[in-house]
Order: sequence, then C-alpha cells, then structure tokens
Amino acid sequence: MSDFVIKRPIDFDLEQTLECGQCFHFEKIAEQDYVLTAYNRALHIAQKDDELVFYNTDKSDFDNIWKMYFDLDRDYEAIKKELLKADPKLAEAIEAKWGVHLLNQSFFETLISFIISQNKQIPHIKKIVADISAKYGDLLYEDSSRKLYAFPSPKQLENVTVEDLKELKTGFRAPYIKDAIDRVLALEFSGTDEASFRAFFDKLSPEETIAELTKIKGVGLKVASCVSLFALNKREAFPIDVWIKRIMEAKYFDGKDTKIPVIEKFAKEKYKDLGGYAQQYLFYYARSLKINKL
DNA sequence: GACCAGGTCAGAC
DNA sequence: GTCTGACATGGT
Repeated sequence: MSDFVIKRPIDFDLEQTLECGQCFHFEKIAEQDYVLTAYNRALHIAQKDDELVFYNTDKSDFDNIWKMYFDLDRDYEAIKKELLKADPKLAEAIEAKWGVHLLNQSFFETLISFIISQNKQIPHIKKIVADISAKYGDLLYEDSSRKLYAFPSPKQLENVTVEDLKELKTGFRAPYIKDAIDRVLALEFSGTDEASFRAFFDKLSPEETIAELTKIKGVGLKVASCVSLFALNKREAFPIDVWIKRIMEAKYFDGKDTKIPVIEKFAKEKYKDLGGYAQQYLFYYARSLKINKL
C-alpha cells in the first residue's frame, strides 16, 4: 500500500492534537512523527512542512476513518473566531495552542481511558492503556523498537476480573473498569460495535448522556463530560478537572477557590455549544504553563 | 519523603 | 444538600 498525502489544514498541528491530553494511545517516533491506534487500526503519520503523510494508507481508509478521527472537515477558523468574540480572554490560549483539533475517538476506549485517568498523570495513563491493549487487544503495528496493540473490545474484556485489572496497576479503579465493561455489554444495543454506541448516544441530549454514563460506578461528571466531548461528538461539554479549575479561577474568579458547578454555569453561558473547544485550548495551555496555585 | 495527578464514592454533618 | 477522607500508583 502506498502513502496518502494531504495538504495540512491551516488550523491543524499533529503534535498539538496528539499531545494535548485528549488521547492516550500513541507513541512518538520523532518530531511530528507518530504511530497511533484507533478504531482497531494502526496509523503511522507525520507532518512535514505543510503536508500530512499517512503512511501505508489508502484513500478509502482516509475517507472512512482518519478524516473523521482527526476532525479534518471542521472549520476551526470559524470556531476560534466565535470563541474570541464570546471571550477575548481566550486569545493567549488559542494563539499558543492554535493547532489542536478535537479527535473523534471510539466510545469504549475513551470511556475506559478516562476512568483510568482519575487522579493520575498522563504518562501513567498512557502506560496503563498500552498495557491493557497489549494483554487483551490484537497486535496492529510492529517496527524495530515498538509494538502497538488495538484497545480491546468490550467482548474481549468480557471475562476479565477485578484481580486481572489490578495486576495492570489500575488500583482502586479496577472495580470501576469492571463495572463499565459489564454495563456496556449489558446495554441493549443492537451490538457492541462503534456504530451502535453512536446510534444510542446520538439520540440523547447532553444531559441525558451524562446521566446515562454516570450510572457506571467510577464515572462522575468529569469523566462523563470527557467521554461526551472526545468520543460522542458532544462539543458543548466542558469537563472540569484540576487544571481547568485552576486556570478558570485565575482568569475569571480573581484567583479565588470556586465550586465546580459555578465554573460550569459560567462556562456554559460564555461558550455555549463551543465549550469543549474552549476547554481544550485552556486545558492544554494551563498545563504547558504549569500554572500552580496562586 | 511529602505532595500531586485530566476524580469519585461513601459517610458524616 | 455540602464537605471530607480514602482510595493505588508513579512522577517530581
């Protein structure tokens, strides 16, 4: 198979999009050169000057998967313009992290990954996701120095025990992951494939989606918001973690300790249906500044 | 060695 | 309803 090359969209940067903290299942090979897995496929991709090179990829995989995964059809220039109009204070964050695209990730992987994410640093989340994939998923990519495995399907994890999960260093999250697997398998979807997950959640409002997801033990408002935003294409979601709380307090609440529901209401009124984009620019920016308590 | 990390839950007021 | 400590593990 040959390589598939496109002109890089002006608002897209590969490194920023992968390293901004929205996804965990990739490895950096070199500057602007990555391997990742998604939707049961591996992709070796590089950004060179103003081109994006999808190695060993045909047009049909690009059209059916990667264009959607990298959100390449969306007009980020218009989104930024609207956000800046609503909130000029976003300028710094947007200028610094201008190339972030929100990925359209698969539901089950995103759900489990963000359950794992609680009270963990990103490098460790990545390690656990890679370990679960290596133990239960299919081998998708191999070169001289790395192997990448698909994130396992719900069915592949059907008989996994809490003890198995604890061996993978998931700690107190092990029973949460188990509950998520069981509930996803028990849901009356027509199947456990991505299309049926999407069909199920597409019918739900943002609030109903959060309500449905938080039935899972270990899934609270923050994890449910991340799944809504990063997997279910509900781009008004505004997940509030420690970093977002910090930067919002610093920017808009005079540096004072502010309750999450207050920040949430504030963000909803300000950013409306574009909350998720604002959130991701702010999150990545705050983390790169290593903003600490004032 | 203390302190923190893309939080959540149960139990105490 | 709101607040607090516990929860596993690894990085700084």
